[in-house]
Amino acid sequence: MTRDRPPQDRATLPRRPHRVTAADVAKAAGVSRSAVSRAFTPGAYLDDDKRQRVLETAMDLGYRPNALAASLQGAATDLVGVVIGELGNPYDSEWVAALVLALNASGKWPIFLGGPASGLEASVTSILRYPLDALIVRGGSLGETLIDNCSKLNIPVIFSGRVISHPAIDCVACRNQDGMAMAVQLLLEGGRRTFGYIGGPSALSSETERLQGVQEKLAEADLKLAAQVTSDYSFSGGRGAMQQLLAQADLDAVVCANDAMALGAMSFARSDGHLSVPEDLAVVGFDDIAMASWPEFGLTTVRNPLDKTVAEILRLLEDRLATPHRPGEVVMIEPELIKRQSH
Amino acid sequence: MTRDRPPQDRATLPRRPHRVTAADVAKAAGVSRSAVSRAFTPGAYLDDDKRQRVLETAMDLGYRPNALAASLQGAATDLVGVVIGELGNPYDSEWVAALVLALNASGKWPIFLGGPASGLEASVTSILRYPLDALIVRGGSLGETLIDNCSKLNIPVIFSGRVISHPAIDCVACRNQDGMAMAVQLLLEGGRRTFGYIGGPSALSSETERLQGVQEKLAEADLKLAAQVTSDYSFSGGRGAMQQLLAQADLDAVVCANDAMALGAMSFARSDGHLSVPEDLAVVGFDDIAMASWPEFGLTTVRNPLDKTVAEILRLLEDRLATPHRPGEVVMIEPELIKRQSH
DNA sequence: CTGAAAGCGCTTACAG
DNA sequence: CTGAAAGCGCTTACAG
Repeated sequence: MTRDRPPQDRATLPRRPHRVTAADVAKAAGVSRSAVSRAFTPGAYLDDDKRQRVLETAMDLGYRPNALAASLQGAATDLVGVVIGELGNPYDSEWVAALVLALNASGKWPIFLGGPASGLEASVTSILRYPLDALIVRGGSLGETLIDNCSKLNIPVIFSGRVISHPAIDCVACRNQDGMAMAVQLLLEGGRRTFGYIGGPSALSSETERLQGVQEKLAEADLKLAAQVTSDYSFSGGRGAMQQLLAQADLDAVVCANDAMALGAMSFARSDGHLSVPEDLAVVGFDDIAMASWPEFGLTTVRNPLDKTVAEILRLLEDRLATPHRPGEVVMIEPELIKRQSH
Repeated sequence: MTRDRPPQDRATLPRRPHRVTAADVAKAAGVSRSAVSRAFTPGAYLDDDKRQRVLETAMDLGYRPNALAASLQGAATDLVGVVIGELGNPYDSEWVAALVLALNASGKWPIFLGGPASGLEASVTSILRYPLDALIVRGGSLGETLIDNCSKLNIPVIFSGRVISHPAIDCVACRNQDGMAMAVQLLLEGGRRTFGYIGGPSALSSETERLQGVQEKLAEADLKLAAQVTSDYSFSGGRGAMQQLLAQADLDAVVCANDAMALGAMSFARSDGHLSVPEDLAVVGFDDIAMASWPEFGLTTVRNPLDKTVAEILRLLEDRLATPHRPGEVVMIEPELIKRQSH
């Protein structure tokens, strides 16, 4: 058994270096190519001794079946595209970490696409050259075109964080409006009356829903927002937004569309605004990221349950793969009020 | 031009739904398969009108060349495996976000593998069935076996955060020891004399180097660590570690192996330990994550430059792909002392 | 400029 | 149980 083959020294180097092939193993083990293939196919008929021999030779040579060649035969690729946005805030990162783990655990290999919407469009176009088992899309603004392209290629799409009204698309999203209603309710019960709001990019449906949740709950109490600012879901964005808010009105509560901005808002209110939270000002967020529970902040917030979301994404994926033509399913995740010290 | 083909209603459903193929386009456009292929190959000879016609038909049908089939011809797959660890701390997340963007920007598609070392081993085995252009490995404990497997498959490996002494492996890592020396120097200049240390998992080479940097610099001043605790690189781990440290000695400085633990340590020292930072106790970290600069913390730390690291990973990747047989390159990144308020 | 044919690495009926 | 052959979707010499 020769481990080292002579280096390929043709005039033109091959574009990709040679990879050990079933034929190589067959020759080395003195069997047919078919036998090699069967050795790696669990149910296949093959003499036990022969299988052993093939497997050992393969091990020596470092051979493993080329998954891409195999997929040409019709097997699933186990490749799943995952479109994330800019990854600008901690909740995004937590989502990514949880999803990678869950996907890996069920033998799926996620290909990540990130960046601002402009570049994403091009990235998605490129990635669709691969026969993906599915495409998972996180929130964001990618829409119609993507669905259209994927349906032509028979690549199922699963949306997370956004409800799509399409008969054949699966999605999972948080009941944003209910979540915000709970938060505002808590503040009202605490006697707060003058509300400010820090929102995220207004193009996002989650933003629209969260704002609406706030406004409707306030309307029930015959109140409306005393001041309102749009920001970018980041900590520093939250700080800047709070500065603007404080210049506009004398508030006793600020509701933020996510935790990162809420932390920034709280930070600015305390350090630059010389306000104490919650005595002078209540601050609440949305998501329940790890930092919300840090003692420095003790942020009261609305949990956007990550584990449930990821678990549902995986269930939808498996169901979709098992039954490609099933109707699209919409899964709504129930948010949960987390009371800490900031309200 | 017929857009809708009759649904495939065989008794047995195909394992993967049909994907539009070059042959489909050829038939619809009335040209040969070769012509379709050429239409998508930039330099290829093809009548302009014909190319137009093919491209339009392809657009209508939603066709794009199957990248996997193409790769059988020897083209690069543009698929890059990325082995991350547990993604437990913010620096990991920042690294992932930056790498995704950089890779996407240069037309590479990262497949992420995460989780604890045990599961990772199996994941890597699976992912090697794909003809990856390269494998990028973040820190961690995956070692010899991986390098061996990859070299047999001719898949180049690039390590980040760890120096590998192997003639054909590229790696990029921070000068951890120098970084820690700078931090300790600063504390010594500030008059600190009684040092505690909070380390990460001791199996990691970066941990060994950072600890050594601290010890050697202290030795230069005829000092040694008054107390030392090992933790897990997390915020809560840092809190717990600080609790232990305070029980062991009366410190005036705590050096932490990363920022997340430093923030936790600072948090515990202030809230539970009733110490003020930096008056009673100096705290420094390593990495310079986003939260280190938040006003609540103002953490003095050693920047582990992310942009440079990622840029070097990409350069190494491109050089390796262009010159597969070049000798392995080791790139050392210079850390940078970031002075804030905690020292 | 163009089509028919070979071949990439694999799996899977097919015929022993 | 097993090997030779066909075929997955593509690209690229080859021969017009």
